[in-house]
Amino acid sequence: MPELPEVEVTRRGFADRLAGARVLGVELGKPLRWPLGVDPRSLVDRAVKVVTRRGKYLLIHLDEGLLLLHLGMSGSLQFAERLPPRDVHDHFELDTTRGRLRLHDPRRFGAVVYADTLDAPVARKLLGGLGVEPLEAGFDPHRFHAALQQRRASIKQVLLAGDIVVGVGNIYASEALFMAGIRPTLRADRVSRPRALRLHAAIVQVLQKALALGGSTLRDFSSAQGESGYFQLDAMVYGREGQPCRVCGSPIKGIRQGQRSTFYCPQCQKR
DNA sequence: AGATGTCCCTGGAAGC
DNA sequence: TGCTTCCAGGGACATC
Repeated sequence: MPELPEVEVTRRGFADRLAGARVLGVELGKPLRWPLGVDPRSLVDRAVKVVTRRGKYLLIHLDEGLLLLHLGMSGSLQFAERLPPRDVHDHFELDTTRGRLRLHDPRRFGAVVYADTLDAPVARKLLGGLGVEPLEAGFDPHRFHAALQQRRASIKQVLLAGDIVVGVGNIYASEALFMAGIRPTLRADRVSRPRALRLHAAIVQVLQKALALGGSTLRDFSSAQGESGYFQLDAMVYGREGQPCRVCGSPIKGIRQGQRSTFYCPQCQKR
């Protein structure tokens, strides 16, 4: 599934080539998570200025308005001068003077939404509540600790919520907590300062590593048995219930928090 | 207002 | 073998 590092790698893969293009047309497949919010014909002739990222959203800035793209959990983007005919899972296509940008998304958790500006209600709704970018200077360890102090939910769920720091998905949350030696069920406000600083470093490290390896596909673990997605090779705890901890040998535990799977080592993450 | 639960959707795996 | 059921995921939204 596309996590922050994959979204960023995706962005880098087409941003420079798309910038400066002029829209020739828009093609829609089945409905995605939300409607586009504009008559697609009205986008014709607009120019693409730049493609940026905020959390897991890609922002295609036009000379007038912008498109917000989210890949959901099964979405991927292709950009090329020419593409094969659209299949049943290709639900959005932006035809431009520089090539075609196509969203392929079998599960349709993804979205393409138009907003007039970043201040438009729909943009504020989608982006307004997002926390800081973990790989930018604004992710300050002491402010991170202070923010955790305000929350009584479990540290895992607070990370996942994305309103303190974005980009820590279900896999990275378990991995970062393992690296920091923190039990996922611990209340966020009970994470001590030194341990919060360790968690901050772990988040940066796990995301940077994934970004560096981002050319490879991060696969859905349950469908990736036997496949060579890098995370299957590198996961310390995620998806390893019952298997020995790579550090201490204790069996990894699998639990559910807020309808989501969590993995941890009961020995290495005592509290 | 913060925390928790629900739902969206499909394909693959597991269970019968 | 073929059917049904379950599960994965992000995040907006409803509810407590």
